[in-house]
Amino acid sequence: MRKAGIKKRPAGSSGKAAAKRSGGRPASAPTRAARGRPRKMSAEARRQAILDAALAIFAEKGFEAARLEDVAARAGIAKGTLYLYFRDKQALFEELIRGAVHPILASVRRAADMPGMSAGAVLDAFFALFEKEVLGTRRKLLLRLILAEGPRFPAIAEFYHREVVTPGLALVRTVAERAAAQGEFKSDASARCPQLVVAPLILAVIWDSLFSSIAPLDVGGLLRAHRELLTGFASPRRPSP
Amino acid sequence: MRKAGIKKRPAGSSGKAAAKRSGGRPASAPTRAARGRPRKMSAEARRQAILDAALAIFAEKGFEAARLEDVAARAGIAKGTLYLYFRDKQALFEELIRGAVHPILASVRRAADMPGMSAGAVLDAFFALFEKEVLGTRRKLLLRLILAEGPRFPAIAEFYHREVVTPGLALVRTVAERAAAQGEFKSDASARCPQLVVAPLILAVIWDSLFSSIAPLDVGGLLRAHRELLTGFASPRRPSP
Amino acid sequence: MRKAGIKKRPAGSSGKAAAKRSGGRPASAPTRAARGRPRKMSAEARRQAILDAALAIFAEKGFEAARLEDVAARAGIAKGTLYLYFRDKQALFEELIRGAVHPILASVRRAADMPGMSAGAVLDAFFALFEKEVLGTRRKLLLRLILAEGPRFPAIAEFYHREVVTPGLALVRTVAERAAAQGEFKSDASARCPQLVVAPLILAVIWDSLFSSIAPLDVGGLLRAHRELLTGFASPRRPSP
Amino acid sequence: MRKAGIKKRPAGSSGKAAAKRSGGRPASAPTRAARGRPRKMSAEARRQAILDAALAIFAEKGFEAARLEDVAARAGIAKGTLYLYFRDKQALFEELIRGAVHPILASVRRAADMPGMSAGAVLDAFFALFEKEVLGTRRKLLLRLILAEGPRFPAIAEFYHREVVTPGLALVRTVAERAAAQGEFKSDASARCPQLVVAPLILAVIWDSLFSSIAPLDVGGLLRAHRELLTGFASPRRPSP
DNA sequence: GATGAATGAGGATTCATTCAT
DNA sequence: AATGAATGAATCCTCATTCAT
Repeated sequence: MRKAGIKKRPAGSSGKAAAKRSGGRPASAPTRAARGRPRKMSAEARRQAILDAALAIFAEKGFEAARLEDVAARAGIAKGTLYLYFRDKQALFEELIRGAVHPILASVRRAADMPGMSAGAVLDAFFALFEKEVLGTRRKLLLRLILAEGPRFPAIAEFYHREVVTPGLALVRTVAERAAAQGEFKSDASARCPQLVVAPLILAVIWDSLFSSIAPLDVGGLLRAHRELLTGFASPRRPSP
Repeated sequence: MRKAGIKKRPAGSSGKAAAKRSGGRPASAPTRAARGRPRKMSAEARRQAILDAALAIFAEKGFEAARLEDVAARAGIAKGTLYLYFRDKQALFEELIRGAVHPILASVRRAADMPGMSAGAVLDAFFALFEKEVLGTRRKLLLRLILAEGPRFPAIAEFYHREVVTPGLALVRTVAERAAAQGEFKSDASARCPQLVVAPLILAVIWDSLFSSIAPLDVGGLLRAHRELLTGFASPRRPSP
Repeated sequence: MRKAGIKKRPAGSSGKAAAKRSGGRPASAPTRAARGRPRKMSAEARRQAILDAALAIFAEKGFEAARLEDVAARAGIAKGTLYLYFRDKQALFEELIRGAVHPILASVRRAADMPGMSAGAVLDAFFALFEKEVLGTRRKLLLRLILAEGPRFPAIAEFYHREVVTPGLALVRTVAERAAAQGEFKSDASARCPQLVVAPLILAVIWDSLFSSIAPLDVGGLLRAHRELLTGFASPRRPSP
Repeated sequence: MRKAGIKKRPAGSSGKAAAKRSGGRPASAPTRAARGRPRKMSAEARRQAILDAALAIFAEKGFEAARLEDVAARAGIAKGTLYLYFRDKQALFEELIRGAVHPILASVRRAADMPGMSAGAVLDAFFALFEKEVLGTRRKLLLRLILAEGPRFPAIAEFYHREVVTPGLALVRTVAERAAAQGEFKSDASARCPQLVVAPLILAVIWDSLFSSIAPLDVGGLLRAHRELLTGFASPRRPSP
């Protein structure tokens, strides 16, 4: 709406305080994660607080719609302070992604080091890790952010491909090739196309972001069934917890 | 010129007679608007031109960053004309999605009507359709848009779930159940989790949007391998074209 | 509001028809005064229909906020047709005022011709006329429009002053002077300041426009009391009708 | 510059360190905003400067035609700064009215406290106050604004009626009743209709706004004559200054 | 004459970014 | 270092006006 017209206003409003933002404050409200702390905080801790807040806001709104004021409010700092830590909005976004990718990367590398495990055991570990450390945490938001905003951030996409996708798929391929060679996997399909191994994981993240409130996904069932297809055998039922 | 403002008028003026003389304007002011109606085009065609342009712009920029002026320019119309066809940016976006979903839906329904086909043949047809009609066209942009913007458009997500996801998965499940019962599929995993069948398709769309310029995906190989996992048998090699 | 954001929308909306204007249509709805007429209408009648519609819309919204589309809709014609009758918005407004002033002017002149009446009788006639022909009709809207928009239309103000105010006050002064000279009015105050005679009429119009829904004004009582002050005697109670 | 967009960045960047180098920008882009904070001014003073500017612009153009950019320019601030003090155009307008009404209200109340004065003296004081404090200042613009825009701001009209009109008329009535009872006023007309007492004041404001450049009103003479009618006696001539 | 789709200047509002304190 | 008031470019949307039919 442009023309201010003569819109009805709920009630008492205006005044400098009230003028700030009334209907809005969609995400900025002092939901701050950091407060109560008398005031001090190491630069590194503050930087992390900003990144935490940024993840929440960017994930909720997307890059464009995210307001740095909301990020600052959520991080418990002033708007200007953001610029002491990040050059601008884009830098904040990119560092958010880059920084958060390292743990994922570490997981991938860690998985690569499990030597004597059977491929099935690796799959189990991998899926469990993903379920617990990605789907079960805010990291799934990060993944979603990459999927959603990546196309407009070629640098991010390139980085993610190089740092996560390529080594991750290589690792999967190694495991799958060995399993196929040893007959543990009936087919070498997943060795030829390691993307197949992760596709349901991606789907789970997307489903969660789109439909979780409409029809939650049974991730456990999904991954169990997926494992079954990958190996070509029915997977042993896990004892229900 | 919009605002009539309170422009000074030379002198006695107005009245039907006065309305005629249009030479009265100083000829210098860039007052006139609306030059020649451009090329002829039915309202429906124009509407479609707008939707086409909107798909391109929204897909490239995302909802927030898309500028309606760009959409208008790409559609070859003036900014204001957009508003003769769509109430506002959000309506344009939602209709873009809704409208584009119908053909997809029709495809799904058509697939459901193939009666005596084996499950493998249905898979082949389905994958081929997806590869040709989605990945091979701008429709993949649509799908990406839904994945990327859906979380901030609950109505869109709900609509898509109801109109596409639910019936689509039901259809897949029906086929997979029959195939599993008849032994055509070794496992009933895909009957239990029909999402597994489509997960690689989703992945293909995402890969395309993120990494196509870095490392194009061999979609044919992916789907062939996927088919192999789903059935539990190696798929017959298609003669390489 | 600028950013289209992701505002909630009441419900089913969009589509070309719906796109037209939803929340709005404040005054444009086919409330048309003129319709059903098979189609034909003399140019003069059509011109008058436009002026009637314009009065309603301008009075309701003021000059700036009035939309010519609403005027056209109310007059039962197309937007472009307006421009066959009036050069532009301002011309329509000015002619509306000018045209509507003539009847008032005629009333004033007619009043001036009542020769042998006592001043009190002239007052009675004048007030009754004002109550019936101005306050009781849409003409009060016109007067309000002049009061409200006049400052930004010097030509209108000048015209109104010259055509209505000056002769009207001169007439009042003539009557008041005679009445004062003959002792019918105790004071010559109203002869010295004929504005005093009309002030309550103006107030009545303003009160009506501002407070009619909060606290309606007893115009009859007001004018009776006013007459009393002007003459210096209690006015005879009119038999209540 | 607002929209962070997806600007290309030279190369590896971001990080606290990177945030420092501000020379990185091509120096050509007119990117920087916010030059020197202009002259110092307390928030309250600035708020008042905005209100002052708003009064001038709104009074000159009316609500709709007033451009906030003009208000900002006149207040010596940037467009966006307005929104730090007032939620939107309507809020600015309403606060302008509300805020300005308080002094008027105070005047009314002060007048109510003059105890032993004769009604005539109260009238004199009231009229003098009005002439000096309303007609002689920008407050007359305020009053005009209420008269002109009130109909489209029911909340304003209601507020004004409740806060000013009702108590003001009650006060006038009290004085008039006492004066009528004690024979100081010949008639109780003004006690019955206290609006009569203020009608010429309203007229004076309107006359000023419409005709002041054509035919200035002799307000002193008007009020003297008005006083004469109200009391029923000739008022003593003030020594002409 | 009448129409109404199309136009595009105009203005309210937002928010990334700066900088005096 | 931290702050947050101030800035103004950017973009949505409106509507007076035109003109091909």
